[in-house]
Amino acid sequence: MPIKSKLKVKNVRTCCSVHVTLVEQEPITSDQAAAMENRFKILANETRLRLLHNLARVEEMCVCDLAAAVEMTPQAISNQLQRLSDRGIVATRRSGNMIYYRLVDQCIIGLLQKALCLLDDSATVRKDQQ
Amino acid sequence: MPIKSKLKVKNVRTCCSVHVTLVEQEPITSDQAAAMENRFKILANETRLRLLHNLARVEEMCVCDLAAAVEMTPQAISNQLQRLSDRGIVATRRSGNMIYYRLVDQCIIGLLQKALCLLDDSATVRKDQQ
DNA sequence: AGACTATTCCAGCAGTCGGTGTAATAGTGT
DNA sequence: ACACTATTACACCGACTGCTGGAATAGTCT
Repeated sequence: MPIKSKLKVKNVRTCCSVHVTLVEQEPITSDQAAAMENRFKILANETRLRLLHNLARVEEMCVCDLAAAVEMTPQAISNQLQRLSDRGIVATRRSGNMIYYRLVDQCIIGLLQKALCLLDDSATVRKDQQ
Repeated sequence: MPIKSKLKVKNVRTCCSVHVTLVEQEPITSDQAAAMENRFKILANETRLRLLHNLARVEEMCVCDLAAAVEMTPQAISNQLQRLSDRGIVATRRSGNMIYYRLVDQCIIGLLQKALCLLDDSATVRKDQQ
């Protein structure tokens, strides 16, 4: 049985002005938690977030342009892109001796988008609470 | 040509029945990225995810019950709860010599919820792409 | 007060992360 | 072949993470 059916979400107003009510029957399993940890871990890095955000704005970018965009060395960028590639979040295309990266996992962007929204009005939300 | 026209509207396939539309004008700033990193970092841990998920299901739980729920030592759990508390994600209430934790940051749960959904149908989503 | 319980504090430590610098690889152009 | 560019692989290392075990703290009960 898919997880989705176990969950009931009441009142998801928008991404940002959040009033999420979670009604869950069973605690998350250790395996599920580990899978989520991996998902969040890949997003828990400033450099990778900036790379992903850059890639979300255009079709594709080569390593050197990405490196320039975030003002870091190509080695560091390549390293991070490699990890994103390993998890199937980005894909590559070679043209000459440049390698272009593009985003292929839109769900990750969904999470990123959501986090950005939450970031924006986290202050007001926090104020509303209790 | 403004970048905006390149991104247009990317309609991400409904994950968790939430339409995410990404229309961003500028690359994320370093500060924004760092703030998001912090947000994701706190979720990038199996133990914390399980604690949060447990707390999402009930009003409140004491440390020892949480420890029992995830089958770990009270010290380890207390340690993680402390971090969640430091970031205002959970709050405490003392009753006798037990301390009850409760969830106060619903935004975090929104993210958790979304990640759980994505986890569920990540296979199908990946298949659709590209 | 003394024994007991629940929780937290703290030092220690193995494991991981994320960068640097150097070298290797792959492609281009003369 | 040679020089050159873009990217990657690798060793290194400083910082952080997350657990453990022992001790300290705070409350209960007799």
